[in-house]
Amino acid sequence: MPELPEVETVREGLERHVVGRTVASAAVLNARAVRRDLAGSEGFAAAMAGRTFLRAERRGKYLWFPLGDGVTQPGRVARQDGPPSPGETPPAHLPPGRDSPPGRDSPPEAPQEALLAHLGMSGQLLVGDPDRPLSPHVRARFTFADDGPDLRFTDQRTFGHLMVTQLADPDDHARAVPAPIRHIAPDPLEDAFDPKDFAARLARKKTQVKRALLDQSLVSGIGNIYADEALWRAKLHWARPADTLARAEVSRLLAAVREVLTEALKAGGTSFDALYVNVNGESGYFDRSLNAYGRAGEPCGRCAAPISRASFMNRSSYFCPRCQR
DNA sequence: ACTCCCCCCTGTTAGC
DNA sequence: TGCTAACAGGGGGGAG
Repeated sequence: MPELPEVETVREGLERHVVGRTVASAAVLNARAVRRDLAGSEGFAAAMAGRTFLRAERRGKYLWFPLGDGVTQPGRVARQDGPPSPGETPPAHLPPGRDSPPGRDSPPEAPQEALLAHLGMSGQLLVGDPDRPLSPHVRARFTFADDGPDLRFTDQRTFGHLMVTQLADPDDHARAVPAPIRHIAPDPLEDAFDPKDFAARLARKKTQVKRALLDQSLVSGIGNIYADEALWRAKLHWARPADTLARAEVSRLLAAVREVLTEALKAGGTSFDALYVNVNGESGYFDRSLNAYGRAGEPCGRCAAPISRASFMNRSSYFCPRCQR
């Protein structure tokens, strides 16, 4: 997991607590955390030192942070220190540079490099007092030039990773994404998501509908929990061949996906334990709203039939055997 | 070109 | 009580 709502919760936290700040030093405590960075631990740490986090972006379950060099230029990407003066409207958290300033002659200082992060199954990006004790699962640590809170990449199972990478040149109208994730499709909550394209590609899939939902190159951000929840809402069986779905069923499914992701995001994500937390270490509470996932044997909220659990890709699928034929 | 499966890890829990 | 096996929210890479 963390799936889209949890990752977005983390992104928002980092936008508030890290964007605009300049890294003093980076340390890799476990080389596996940067295994996909060809520069290795030392190269990664060197590439991060002195860089400024310019923005916090996300696609699906991936996060990235375009990097600037050195000290933030005055007037650009101004860090919002201190409380806003009374009566002043706090500036909206629009990513600088996206729709400001208009025109195509914007200064050629568009960031080319970014820190790319994936949380895997158990990754966390935690911001806190730099003097707090170092937990055994901290894989990388960043301190900042302002001596404020530090940033720690914590990951029990080490399926997550960090890397410094180039931002790929955007095609026309596309936004720049890191080169290693060009194969990741837009997620259902971003502007670039095209419902018609999704429907067309889904209809061509020679596989079960749940496998298709989990295919990050078809649609990103959905994992095992929200796939089951969306299928339950859409009253579709997880093993249904994707290419047999009627148009109306595809529409229902997409609407269900969007609903469940949006509602979970509002609740701060799903967590059953301390493994899934926001940047301050707090848990979301969407688990109270789950209708299918993890509820084997409990009554379906619609028809009261007991929820079933089936083995699926070395994991589990939870579904209502009566509502989801 | 597509689909599927294994595997990378550590920790917790269910079952014997 | 203690051991073992199953399972956990993901996805890259290679086999077929």
